[in-house]
Amino acid sequence: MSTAAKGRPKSEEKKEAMLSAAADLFLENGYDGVSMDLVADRAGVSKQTVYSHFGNKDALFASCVTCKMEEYGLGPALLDHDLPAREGLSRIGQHFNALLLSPEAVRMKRLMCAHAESNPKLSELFYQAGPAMMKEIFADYLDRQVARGQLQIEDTALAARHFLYMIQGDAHMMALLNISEAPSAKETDRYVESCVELFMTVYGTKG
Amino acid sequence: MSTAAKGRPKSEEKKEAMLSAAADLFLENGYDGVSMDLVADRAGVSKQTVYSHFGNKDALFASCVTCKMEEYGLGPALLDHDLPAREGLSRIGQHFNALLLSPEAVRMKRLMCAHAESNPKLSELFYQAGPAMMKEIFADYLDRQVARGQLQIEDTALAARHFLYMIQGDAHMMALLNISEAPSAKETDRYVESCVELFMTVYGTKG
DNA sequence: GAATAACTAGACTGGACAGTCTAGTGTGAT
DNA sequence: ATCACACTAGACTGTCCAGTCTAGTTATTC
Repeated sequence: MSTAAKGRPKSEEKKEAMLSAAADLFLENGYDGVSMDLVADRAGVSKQTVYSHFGNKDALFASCVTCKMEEYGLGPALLDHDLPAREGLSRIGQHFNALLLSPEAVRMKRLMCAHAESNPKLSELFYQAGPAMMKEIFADYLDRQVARGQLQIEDTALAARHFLYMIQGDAHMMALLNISEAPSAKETDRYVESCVELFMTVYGTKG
Repeated sequence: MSTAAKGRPKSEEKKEAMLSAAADLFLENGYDGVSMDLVADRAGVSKQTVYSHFGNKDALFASCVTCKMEEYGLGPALLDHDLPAREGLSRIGQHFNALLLSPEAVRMKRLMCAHAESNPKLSELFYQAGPAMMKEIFADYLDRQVARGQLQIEDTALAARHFLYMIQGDAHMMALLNISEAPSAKETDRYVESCVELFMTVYGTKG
């Protein structure tokens, strides 16, 4: 009872081209700013093919988002658990911040916010693969640091939220809102460091 | 040399009706989800009148945003500077959080994010009247508490960012993304209190 | 009451676009 | 070789909508 498969099979290559083109376009121009003709053109494919693979525009959009979320899922835990807590936190903070400030992440969040009302399933997907995942990974990291005696934390899930949300700060807000005089990388770095210091003051083991 | 004013003057009443209808609609359905006919209908006015007052859709949208921002500007500094810092912070935190979680504020932020790319002037307006204003007001508050000896802070602008961004946390993110199982008011309150406590640990005067 | 300009109702234009249809070509499985 | 289906190119439909136009009405000023 193997899958039937008569006739010419759908081209996986074309599918990827369409997804990639559509994702780029959606991220750049928003859902309403992208026409199916444009997607077809950009992917080097006929419009009919787009419809044959995805059915309609909504489904194409959903596929793009799902696809991007799978991409994100890949590089989670490159954490160095053996560094001293202060340095480990600093690295995680800088890395996390850079991730959040990348043009693609910013555009994705804008897109998800814009359609959260009409398409809560997609924004939930985003939340789970993004913020929620990060929170979980980071809370695990804190657990280990507590076990190693580097930190002293009662509720690591809570502390994770303190750290991760504090760290976003102005830079994230301004990127999201496309404010022209965004803080420089140096300023953002300094801000992150100040958060790490604050965190260590509260949760660091004494001595 | 008084202003000329021949013929029938434009009705301020109608203008307000249009602005109010349009703002509601934009906040509910987004820019692309609102037609000029709908605005005219909802405001009980003919389409031509909308065009005569605002010129085009973009300008109407801009007027709505500007108008809302002026509304926001009104209730800034209802701060009680005389409470003990811990309690003052707690009140501000709760108040600030409630403001951010109100459906209107959430929708406004979604709208501003969605159009930050195409309309950075509006998102900047929003940033200045919203987050930047709050930051300023709160930093002033901290200055006073420092002067009163209630807190010990070197850089109050920095501490303000620590506090205000940390406090937003999950609740804000989830509201923005329209996540179904948002934390309850009680949980959010508790989170805010945990932030206050953390803040006091770092910045409170000893004894 | 005459001049002036705001306002109404609705028709209209032009363009964009989701989605369908057609007619023909390419391509892989059997 | 032939069946079945993917794919192409482009025409086509129906809808929506920003913005304009028209013709008539209403309010305000002088």
